[in-house]
Amino acid sequence: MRILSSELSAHIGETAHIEGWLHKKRLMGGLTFINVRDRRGLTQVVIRDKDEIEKLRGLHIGTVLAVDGTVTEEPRAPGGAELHDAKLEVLVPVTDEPPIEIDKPIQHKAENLDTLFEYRVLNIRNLQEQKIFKIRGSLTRSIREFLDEHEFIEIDTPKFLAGATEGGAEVFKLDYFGKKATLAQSPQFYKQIMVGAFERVYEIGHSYRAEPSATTRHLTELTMLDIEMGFVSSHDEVLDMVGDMTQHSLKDIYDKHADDLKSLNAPELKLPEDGKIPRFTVAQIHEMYTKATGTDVTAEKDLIPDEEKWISEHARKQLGSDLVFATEFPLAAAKFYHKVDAEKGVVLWADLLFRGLEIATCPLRENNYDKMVEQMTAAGLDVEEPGFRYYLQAFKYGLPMHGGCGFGIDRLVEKTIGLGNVKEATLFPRDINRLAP
RNA sequence: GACUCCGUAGUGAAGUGGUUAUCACGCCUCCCUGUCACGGAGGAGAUCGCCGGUUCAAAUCCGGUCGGGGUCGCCA
Repeated sequence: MRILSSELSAHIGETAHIEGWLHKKRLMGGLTFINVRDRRGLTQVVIRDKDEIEKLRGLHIGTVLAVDGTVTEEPRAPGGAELHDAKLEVLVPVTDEPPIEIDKPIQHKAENLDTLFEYRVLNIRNLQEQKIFKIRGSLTRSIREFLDEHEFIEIDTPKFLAGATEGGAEVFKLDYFGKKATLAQSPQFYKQIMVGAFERVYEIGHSYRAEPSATTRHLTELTMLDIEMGFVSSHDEVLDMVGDMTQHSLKDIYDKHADDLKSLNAPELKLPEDGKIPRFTVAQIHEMYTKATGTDVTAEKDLIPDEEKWISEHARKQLGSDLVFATEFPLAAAKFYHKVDAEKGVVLWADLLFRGLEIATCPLRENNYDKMVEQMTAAGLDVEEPGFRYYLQAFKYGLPMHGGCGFGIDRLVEKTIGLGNVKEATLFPRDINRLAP
């Protein structure tokens, strides 16, 4: 029976069988310490028998081992217990020296990220590196729990699409058995369609964008949380839900992973005491930023990156919140599917900013069929295209007022931990010049 | 796409015109009975990204090229 590293202290005095990877050797002459890594962590094994130590000669870190020994209570051992009188069996020998050291924390300096990903297969065996992805897994689990509690149905939608869909980001084009196809930039149309069935839906999946963006916040293959909610009475109702969900999952992760976040030097979490995430209109932010910095941005339709950082800094310092909404984008930024507030002359669309970075866009949708056809035609789109025809069926046969968000999971993880680049929060990032591993 | 910075052993770095290119970690050999970034002695390992130019002399200066970083732009 295999015992895991974390279970060792519960088996003091018993003989135990462990299996894992050789993680570290320390030869002290008459005795040798080795660390064996398994999915829970490390086990320290003490070897005094020269013949047993000799079994590891010429074998490198990563060698897969089985060890039988006596579990011994030992205050000097990490975890208070270790394995004595060890008999080693090499299950998979590693004879080549690994190109990187995996038992030490991996550097995440910007100029060395290329090496980090070049040797990702090995550095993901580093315990510190693994924390990032355990936190990532917990974050999405926490988000799913929240959404399930609020009666959202998890859906999966296709990533192969017929022809071009609506404009915007560049799409990846590919040959699909002789037909032209594209990769989905977002599940937006499908989640709106699904509002007509389930009212409330969400998807955590990949989206693909062929933008030639070389920044710390862009990937060509990204993980999006897409949420869509029907029968909403106002844009505020959408923002409340997204705000509650984000705060819930952040609190949850800061609670469950306190030690990991601390060892990764994550910033202290600041959320508003009354649970209300501060909201500013884009026009207000333009005005505040222009006043504070002397750089006139009032003519910009979107927020410039430095403005996002500035308003986040303002929200954290003045209002005690790492999260802030930028609402009411100017009409010039509107797309055909957006709900417009004609009186105010703005789009009912908000961005959620987290520690200086846009992590979600949360629009209210136009849900009237005739108006959609009108706005699409005005945008020069062919409503008979397969990409649009089926989409419009949902409107023709009844869609309530709805809204939701597109939420960047990679960015959320990056900013939660306080990493400098969205790729660091991604196991195998895809960007403009990386397709492997 | 624009601007800008950087390419030196397996990894991370030092070296801004002049002997045999320096250091740390890792690796190899030996020593070491409580290590946990173990310690000690010795050793191997680099055509200084590539091509061309300037110079008596180039890792170092110049041009090109390839690779990478950052900022901006683009971005459902």
